[in-house]
Amino acid sequence: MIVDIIHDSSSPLTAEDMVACMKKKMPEVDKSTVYRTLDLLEETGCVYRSESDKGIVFHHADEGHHHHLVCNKCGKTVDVEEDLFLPVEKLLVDKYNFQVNFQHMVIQGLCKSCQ
Amino acid sequence: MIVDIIHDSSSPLTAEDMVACMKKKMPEVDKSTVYRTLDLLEETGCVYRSESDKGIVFHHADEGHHHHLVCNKCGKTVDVEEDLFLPVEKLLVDKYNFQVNFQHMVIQGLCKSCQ
DNA sequence: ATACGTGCAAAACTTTTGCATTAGG
DNA sequence: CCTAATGCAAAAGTTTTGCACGTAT
Repeated sequence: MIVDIIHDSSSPLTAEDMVACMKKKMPEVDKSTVYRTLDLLEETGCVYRSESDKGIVFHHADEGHHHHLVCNKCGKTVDVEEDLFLPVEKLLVDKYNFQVNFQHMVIQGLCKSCQ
Repeated sequence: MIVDIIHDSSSPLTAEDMVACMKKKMPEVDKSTVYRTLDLLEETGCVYRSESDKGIVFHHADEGHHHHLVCNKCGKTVDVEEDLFLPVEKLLVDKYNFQVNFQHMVIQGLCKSCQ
């Protein structure tokens, strides 16, 4: 059900958001269960945790879509191909000898209709 | 003095880190003062707040250095030119009609000697 | 006198943990 | 039975707020 919530949401949700969603759908579910389930889902690779303006947010772990554009106005999200940052990663290695892996980035910005 | 701490630190610090540093240098300073000062410094543009693995961290706002590479092993940081993400920003506009501004990114990775 | 910055304490908010209960194998 | 998941309550950790006091203008 948590996975459903993540899938249904148009934007990445924080743990607190999840708890609130859960309360609506199943009032008897406790927040500790939500937190524990999120940990579990993350361990098993079903969801990803990453940082955004809202704090720590969770995403589904569908194949082939590994970054998320989030519109700061309407909240709409778009999935983006994983290799978006490859050029940047290469530059950082070449110029700074610095090894980076951009994964599941939450990228805040403005979508076409909100600009 | 908070600005000094930020400058002196080899890696971005969380608010709690600051409080701890402060306690060492001036034990009588209260955490609320640290939090309030950080808010103030951010409003006046002296420091920046951004997200990293550690949570919310603060940086100095020197001109010309706008992203930070942080080594996950040794904690060393390197400042990176602001336009690092320009190609990515352009791609996101062209391909997704999505307007993004990467600012003061904290980029986690491994430095040369820790790889 | 007044306005401001501070320390202190308490509150608020988020996340984690311990424990007793329950449901399923 | 026995294991594992749950609800509940309390604890822990982080950040914010109210208030009274002192200092400098």
